[in-house]
Amino acid sequence: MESSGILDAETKVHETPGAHKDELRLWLRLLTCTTLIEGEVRRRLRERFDVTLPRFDLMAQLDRAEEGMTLGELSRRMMVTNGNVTGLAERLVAEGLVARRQSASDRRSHMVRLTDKGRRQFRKMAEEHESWIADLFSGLSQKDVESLLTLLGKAKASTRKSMVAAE
Amino acid sequence: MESSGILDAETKVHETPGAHKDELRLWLRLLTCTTLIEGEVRRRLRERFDVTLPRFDLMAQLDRAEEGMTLGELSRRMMVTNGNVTGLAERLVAEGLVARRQSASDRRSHMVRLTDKGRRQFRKMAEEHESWIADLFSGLSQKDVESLLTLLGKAKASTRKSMVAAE
DNA sequence: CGGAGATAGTTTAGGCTTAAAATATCGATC
DNA sequence: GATCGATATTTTAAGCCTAAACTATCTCCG
Repeated sequence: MESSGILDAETKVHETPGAHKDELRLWLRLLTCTTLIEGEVRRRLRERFDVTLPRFDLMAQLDRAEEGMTLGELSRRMMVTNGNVTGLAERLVAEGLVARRQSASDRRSHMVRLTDKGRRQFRKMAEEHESWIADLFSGLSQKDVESLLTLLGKAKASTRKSMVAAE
Repeated sequence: MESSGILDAETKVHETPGAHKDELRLWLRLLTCTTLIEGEVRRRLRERFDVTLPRFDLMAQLDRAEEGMTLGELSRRMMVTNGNVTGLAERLVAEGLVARRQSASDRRSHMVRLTDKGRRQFRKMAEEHESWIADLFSGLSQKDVESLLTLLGKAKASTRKSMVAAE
């Protein structure tokens, strides 16, 4: 069954007239890598901890902020919409992993932070998570990793610049 | 970290926590890049063509296959579940962009392919799409693009290997 | 033939995600 | 102090996505 090789999104990029075929291939490859890893992480989080990736991500943001942060800041950091964070936070509060309180100074604003239970649970998950990622990248040399960090940093800057310019 | 003692398979897997920060940073940066680009592409597809990214992706797969392909092959290539493709294809058929017919030789199997309208529409979108991607990566040199293609290819292989090994 | 297991696709239940509209509050200005 | 635009969050409607259970069909092998 496996004789025909692996199929994925970037199989057979169409031969298009134009000078930008490599950029398109790069985008597809980037997407493939991310999708592969994300799927694997999602699967392991569910199996090992019965938690979803978005919930893990939200907790990861809060773990870095002792005092917690507002829902708006959370949504900016997670790069998702406000409405999305509203729902996610709601479920995590219901599970007792996140606490929420209205800001005293600005009654529109709501702070969320990890509960003790949430922090304990997150730390445990984060430790394994880190080793999964290391494992998934274990075929790369330290130099590869550093090069990728640099180049992706450049790609990120390029993307942001192009997005602002198109505004 | 790089001790002078003997390292075996166990040692490598169970290195001290915190030894893999670069890999973790790499994963987060990869995710950020993808999320940024994906969001931008999604936004432009909606604005310019009133189409969603998943529908565009499905049509992109079909555009490469003159004869169409089965729903199963589509789901493997798109790296999404079967059920997902069922729904997506359903909506595209309803829009008249995709045609679907039962395979003669295997009655479980269903082929989908682009209609003429679907192909025309996709080609128009794909042309602009390619220029968006080129634009988003315009801050990278040709050499950067090639390096990224190589390194991400390596990352992809590493990930797949690690995923199979953990099976 | 006839069953056992594999394969193709659908359905279901639940969660994630977005864009856009709505609500509430703030801060500044008149 | 009333009003107006900005900000923080929620709500809504629609679509995306997954895992798991299910149906239908195929293939193999006795």
